[in-house]
Amino acid sequence: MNSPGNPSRENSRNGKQRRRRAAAGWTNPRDIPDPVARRLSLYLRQLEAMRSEGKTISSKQLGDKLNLTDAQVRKDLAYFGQFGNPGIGYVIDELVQRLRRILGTDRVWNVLLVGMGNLGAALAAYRGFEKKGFRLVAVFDADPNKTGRPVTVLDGVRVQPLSELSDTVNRLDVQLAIVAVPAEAGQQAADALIHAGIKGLLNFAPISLVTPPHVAVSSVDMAVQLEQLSFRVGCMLEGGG
Amino acid sequence: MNSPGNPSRENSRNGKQRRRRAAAGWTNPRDIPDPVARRLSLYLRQLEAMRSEGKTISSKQLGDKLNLTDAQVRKDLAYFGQFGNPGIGYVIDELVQRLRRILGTDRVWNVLLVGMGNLGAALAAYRGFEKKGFRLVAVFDADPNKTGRPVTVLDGVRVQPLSELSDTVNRLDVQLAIVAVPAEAGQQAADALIHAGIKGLLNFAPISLVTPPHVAVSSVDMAVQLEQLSFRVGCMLEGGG
DNA sequence: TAGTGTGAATGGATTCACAGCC
DNA sequence: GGCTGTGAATCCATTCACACTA
Repeated sequence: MNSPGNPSRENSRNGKQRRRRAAAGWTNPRDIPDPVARRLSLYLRQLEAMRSEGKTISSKQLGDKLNLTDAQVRKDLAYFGQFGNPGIGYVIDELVQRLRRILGTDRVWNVLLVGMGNLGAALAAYRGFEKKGFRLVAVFDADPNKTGRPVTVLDGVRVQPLSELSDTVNRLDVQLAIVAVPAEAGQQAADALIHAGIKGLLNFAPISLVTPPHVAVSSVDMAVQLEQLSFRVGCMLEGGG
Repeated sequence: MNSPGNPSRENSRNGKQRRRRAAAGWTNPRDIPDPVARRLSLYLRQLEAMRSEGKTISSKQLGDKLNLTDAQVRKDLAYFGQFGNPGIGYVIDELVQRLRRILGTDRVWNVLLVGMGNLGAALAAYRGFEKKGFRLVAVFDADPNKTGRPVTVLDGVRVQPLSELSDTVNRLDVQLAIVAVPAEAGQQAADALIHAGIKGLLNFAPISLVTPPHVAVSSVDMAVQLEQLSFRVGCMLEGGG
């Protein structure tokens, strides 16, 4: 998140109201800082992997696993009210449930995929989404040679042409879309998706999408990720680490 | 970058020295803030896509494309000396060259891949890496059923067993590795890679890797990315945007 | 005029430190 | 003793504003 082309540029000058609302039992997640939201996902992932290892966990234990301070963990969680036990820590199962609720993975999201190339096919076959409550319900491609065929890894799903986008989004109540098309086709695909009513985009095309503020965008550019590595490794080599 | 399990935790109290060194023509990239490094990649990507559109570009023009302020763009670039022209802007070709130099993509990096499942296969077939100077030179998998076979999309590369890791890393001078194995195998794979001398890991396994400080790690968890979307979209729906 | 480079000011995020609780 | 929740303090990143330059 917080890659360019993302919407979180609303100037909310309401920091003061936050605590009051939290005390009332719920906080409007709109004013949760981005870094906090990202860490929530990491907490959840870590906790889910640790469920067998005990019933409770302290902020220190959790933080150590993720290279974060205990204070950071507590502050993050405190955005959503107080549900830790002094002297004991947090009850893992309870915390998992709460985080799911907060992050929205306590419900099922219908997701569609645009672009059935190598990456698209791999993503369609990836089972990791389902565990988190994301159900891939439709697949699209601009290439007429690819449309019509059934998607072998997905029961009852066939590759559709983009002309059927709006219809399908409405019929299946799809909220999220994965964009796995080449750079040149990325913006156009995004425009079509947004026009069809999609509320969130996971973008794998190596471009900065331009989107209206009511659409959430999260971008993954694998070449950029490798580039960041090459930068950091380069540092160490010549900086003489 | 800056996902847990990453090394940038060195407490450098040397902010003062930065400018002096920059004036001398070069800055030790070790003390470049992470957000800056990430944006450098975005600048480069944007500029490469715009080379045809003109000879120079201003910080404002570039910033607008990426939803950043002009001041931000200038500050970021100023970390590496001054190469803009007052009244004119930056010469695109020159800036591209400089950014490549800085990010380390003006040279070729040899990369290996561990895990030849769906995602691994898609990554092996992805041509986007080569353009940036990353050459996939070896592929590994723990499953004996997969080893030995040639990788069809890569000339002269066959899937090797992990026992050959160290040998290959040394022989081919590999610096970076992509980890595309299941969560359970992630840490073990990372350990083996680091032991073999790999300097940077691009991790797709949905876990937080534990790594020594001299190894750079960049993580991509697609389920987490979707989760962030579901969080942001959830906000808008119930926050009544 | 149009733009860079950069100190100073602002705004956010992280960490500290401690009161309060089990 | 161990741990949470949180104001205060610190640290870092971003933006402002302007001297300076082509």
